[in-house]
Amino acid sequence: MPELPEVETVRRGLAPAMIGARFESIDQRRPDLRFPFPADFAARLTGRRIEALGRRAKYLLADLDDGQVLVMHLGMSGSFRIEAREGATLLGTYYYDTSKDPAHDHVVFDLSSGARIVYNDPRRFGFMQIIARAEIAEHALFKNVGLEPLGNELDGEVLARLFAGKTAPLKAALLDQTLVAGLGNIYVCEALHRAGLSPRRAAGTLARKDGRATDRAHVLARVIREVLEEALAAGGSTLRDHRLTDGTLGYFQHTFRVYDREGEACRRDGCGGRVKRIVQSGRASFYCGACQR
DNA sequence: CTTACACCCTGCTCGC
DNA sequence: TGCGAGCAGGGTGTAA
Repeated sequence: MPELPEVETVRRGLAPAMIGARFESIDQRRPDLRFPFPADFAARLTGRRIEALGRRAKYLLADLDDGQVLVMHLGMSGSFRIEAREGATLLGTYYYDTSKDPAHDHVVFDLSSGARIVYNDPRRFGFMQIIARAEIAEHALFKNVGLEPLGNELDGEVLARLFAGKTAPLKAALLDQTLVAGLGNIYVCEALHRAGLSPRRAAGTLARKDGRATDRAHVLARVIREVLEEALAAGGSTLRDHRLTDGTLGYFQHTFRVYDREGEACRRDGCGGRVKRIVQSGRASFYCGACQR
């Protein structure tokens, strides 16, 4: 499910209910998701105050008042919903999504804010860890994570430097979280279409022989930011059962130009091509063979 | 070092 | 209507 815009949307949805609140009780309903929960997971969180809720790549990071960080990843099908605890009143409107199968409610956080935050994940590709703040940067989960595409670092020159010499296709290079972090299958397809670049083009062709960026690299860097920012403004993309924490739906999926549009008309003005679907490193790539080179 | 692929798990859609 | 095949937004480990 969630790529950077969806995870960031979830972060913004959870923040008002979590920041400043304490974990009063945790109901951990299984020993593992993708990985086992840390030992004494519930006990280590109970009583802790959440000081901040951040995001790095596709990870959510809740800073706790004892120097630890609760790290949460949604995998493919993870979602959070917010309910009011019994007898509690929450500011704002919260939504109970009855379409969620409670069999897949794996973790329930009851917070002093009056919020009950429920983690639901049918495929269980998500996971949670607790890591000391001081060890985050060197932790195996984070030490190889690449740059944030919405940060100040990403531009054509940086992209060209990252991709220089690579024979892997652009599609694979952009999905590689150790280079640029947070892109997934949807937004890679969409960014490549906007840039007019084929997902099959070798990543190294975005650098000139002297290592400087080509015009293509500048364009790609610009449209990566553009597509992520537009998706964020739309509350992310809602496919299948993904919802925002308040139960409403993101609507960016209505503006996909190529993703999941095999056989349909290219949406570039005056192009007239059709969207093709190919498989690259086991993942579907959607692109227009006419205007993406 | 690179790139490619299987795999983790459940649910949904499609074709027969 | 039932049933198997294939596919899904992610990431890791292994092999070549």
